[in-house]
Amino acid sequence: MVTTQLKGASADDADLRRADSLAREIFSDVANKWAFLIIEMLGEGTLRFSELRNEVEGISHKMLTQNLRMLERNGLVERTVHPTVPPRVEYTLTEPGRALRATVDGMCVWTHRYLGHIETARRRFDT
Amino acid sequence: MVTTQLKGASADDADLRRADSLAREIFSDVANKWAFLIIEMLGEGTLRFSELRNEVEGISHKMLTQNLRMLERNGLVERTVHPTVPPRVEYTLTEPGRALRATVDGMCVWTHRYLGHIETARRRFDT
DNA sequence: CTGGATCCCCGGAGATACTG
DNA sequence: CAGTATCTCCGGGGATCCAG
Repeated sequence: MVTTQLKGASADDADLRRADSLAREIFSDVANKWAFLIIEMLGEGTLRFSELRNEVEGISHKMLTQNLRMLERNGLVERTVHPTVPPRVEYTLTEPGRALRATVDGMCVWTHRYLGHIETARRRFDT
Repeated sequence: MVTTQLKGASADDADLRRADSLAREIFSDVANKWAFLIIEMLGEGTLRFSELRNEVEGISHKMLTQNLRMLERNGLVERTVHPTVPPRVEYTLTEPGRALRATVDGMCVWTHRYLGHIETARRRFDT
């Protein structure tokens, strides 16, 4: 990632570049509002697709599946299918997912803390 | 925001809904990869437009100005213009901005910590 | 150097319909 | 219910040019 400056040890800096680009890729995937909201909603629990659809305000069917796939692919959520009929699919955060949730929580707290600041900053700016 | 459930005290829940929608709006603005990268690069210091352009790998002229405006509007960065010629414009994080940087940092740490997990998760998924 | 404005195009994202 | 596929459309975002 951006903070990977290790000039001296050029053991194999092709590897470093690879890790860097992978990191940026992950960043692009995950630093997105829907992913954050999904992670936040999942929290410690387990939710079904339709529950997520309801809880994550304003997300479309497509965006939800898309982001869930992405999160699953990156190993942040686990998807368990109950072979019943009608099917029941549940999503849970994995350990990496829960770890990330800590920082997402941080952002939620931050948002609430600075709502006022931001609102006034906006008013000042919009003139 | 999503976590604002205060059922009992309905002093004025129109206000609550307003705060909620504002929070979601802020979330949509800020939870975006470019904003995060800019905040990360600014860190404790001060950077000029062109420096940011170089440091934030792959960002276009347009995206940079756009995000800087957005961050300025929300009061996360301060923009100081030195009336020299050629002009010199510097960007710094405000206090809210620095506060948010903590969580962005958290995400960077997280990324490095789980690079391995994620890489293997991807390989398993892509089959 | 900073940053608006304009043009243009590709792909993100919604709506709909269909399978298991 | 969960998920994929197809079509469509609008706007995000790049490239370029101009101004202060």
